[in-house]
Amino acid sequence: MSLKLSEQERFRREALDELQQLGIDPYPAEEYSINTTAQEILEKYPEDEKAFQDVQVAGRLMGRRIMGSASFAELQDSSGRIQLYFNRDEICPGEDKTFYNTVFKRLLDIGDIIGVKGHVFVTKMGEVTIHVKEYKILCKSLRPLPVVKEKDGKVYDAFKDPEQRYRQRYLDLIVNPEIRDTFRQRARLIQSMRNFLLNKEYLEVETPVLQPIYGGAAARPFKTYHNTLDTTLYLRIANELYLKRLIVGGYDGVFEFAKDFRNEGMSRFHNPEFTQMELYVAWKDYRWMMDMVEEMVEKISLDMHGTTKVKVGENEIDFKRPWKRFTMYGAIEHFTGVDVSQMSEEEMRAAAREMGVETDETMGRGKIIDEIFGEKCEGLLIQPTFITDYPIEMSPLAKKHREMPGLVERFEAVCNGKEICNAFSELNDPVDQRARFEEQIELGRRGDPEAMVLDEDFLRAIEHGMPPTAGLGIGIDRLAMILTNSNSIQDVLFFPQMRPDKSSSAESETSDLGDAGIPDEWVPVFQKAGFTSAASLKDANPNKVFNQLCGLRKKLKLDMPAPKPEDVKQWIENVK
RNA sequence: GACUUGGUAGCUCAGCUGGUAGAGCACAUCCCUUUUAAGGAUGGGGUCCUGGGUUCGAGCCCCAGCCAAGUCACCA
Repeated sequence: MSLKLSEQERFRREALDELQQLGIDPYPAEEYSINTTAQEILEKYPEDEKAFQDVQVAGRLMGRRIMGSASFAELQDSSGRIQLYFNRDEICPGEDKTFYNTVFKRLLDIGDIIGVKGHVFVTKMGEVTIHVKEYKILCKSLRPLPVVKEKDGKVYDAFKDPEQRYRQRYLDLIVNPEIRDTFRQRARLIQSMRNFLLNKEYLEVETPVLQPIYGGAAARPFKTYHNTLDTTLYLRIANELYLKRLIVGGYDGVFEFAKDFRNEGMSRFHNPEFTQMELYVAWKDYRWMMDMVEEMVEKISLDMHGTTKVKVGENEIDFKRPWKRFTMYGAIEHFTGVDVSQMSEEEMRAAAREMGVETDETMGRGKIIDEIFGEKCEGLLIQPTFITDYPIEMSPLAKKHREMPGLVERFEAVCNGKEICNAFSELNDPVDQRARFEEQIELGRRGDPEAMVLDEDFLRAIEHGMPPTAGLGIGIDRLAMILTNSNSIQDVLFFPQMRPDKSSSAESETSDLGDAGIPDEWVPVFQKAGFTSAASLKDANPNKVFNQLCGLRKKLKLDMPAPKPEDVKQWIENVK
């Protein structure tokens, strides 16, 4: 038994041993069939008191109130919590009361998983409760759970430290039921979107995550290596170029829910891996795509909430069509009162300075526009809004605007002050596409780490001809944040990326104490005493160490003979 | 990457001007044979994030580091 265990963990392991000595398997192999859930009982029982007279449910024990021969407990299953009533003489009809007195009262703990059989009734306090006739241990838990209590909506001792919640999401899910709900909603979002797209008969596809050339977005990639091919591969930053190859191949509509990876900063809006749904539809343009996005997101909101109105922080966002539309120039004029559409680069730089937007020499006209928009407009757009017609410099994969030179046919939807999607009329002119890639290469040469790389095979594909196509990328995590009223992307990802936790990995490190001749069973005692390595023992006083070891042996009730003083002296000599 | 705040028992948190490490829940033992966060009594439980420094003495002050959260920068 490891000495690193806390007292409560030791008690639980002792209980586990005792259960086994009583002939009870704490981890039975056979299935435990249930015929209802906590939620179903709580919803339906009051109407139909004759129902639920023979229920079987299973879940985790979340609280107990023991009073002698009768006890109440709380069982939590995937649907919710329900109270259990245990009565000694019903659990143990015969003379032997062990299964109640010892097993239930002493050997079970909060966090254990049990199955119960019985009938439903209402207590005199008015709570729907399962009167337990039989119970079975399905899994003994060896670690204490954070105990969260609640009354009248007020939560006591809430488990809310974000670091622990994210690192040990399972605990978060156990004790904070609303978290389980958030992820159900996220699943509903994805399901709704998928159904919407499948109904339109688009093909759901899968394309490579490992790519020899990364492309389709301006971002820095993760780099990896394939042994057999002896080649560098990148984790995709987007799947755009692959999906367009499929449009070249003749499909009318393809989409993918894609995990993408970007080797960039992290924040409450950015995780290194995130999910994006990309969709490409042949014969369409960006105007058509705007209508489609509105329709789709409105539908998702209705499917999730039954309404187009969603509360997000302080705001109520309404996804009802039609959404507001601004050109990028129009948005800047609307929010700043300055019409920049006809300005030269120099005039625009001056205008930016006047608005308090910082620019530097490397920024071209397009970049300055983007900067002004980002600083002065984006954050103010709370209701879903389309921003259209972007400067060409920022969009090497979008088609030139049909009317306005210098712009491309691109839109983003902004909602709650953040971009949620990005779309364009896809560039299918291979000569123009090659020229745009070459501009990117030039940017790369000048040191832009996010400049795109030229993908010769992609160019070859569109040289064969790609139909006019509208393309869309929509950030699933961002959308999930809005639709679940979550303040951080980490709240809509089960396992957000965290820096590895050093303290936990150090625990399993092996020690070189054994090399000094210290028997295996004493190594952990040395560690407990603060001697984690042979070197740390070098200057120790043998008498003091001996006393420490004996003290720990007594304190921890170790079942092994005390070491002899000369042994301890010898071990320390060995180290020197 | 920068700045701010934080890290103390299984969980939530106190901890004064630097002077023997505290509470509630949880846990154990006993009493009570009883329900609604919490019946009573008693008790056990600590690498005060890590490493240095100042000091007679550091959870507290100083320096360095680790981890997180928030804000900013970059980005979706």
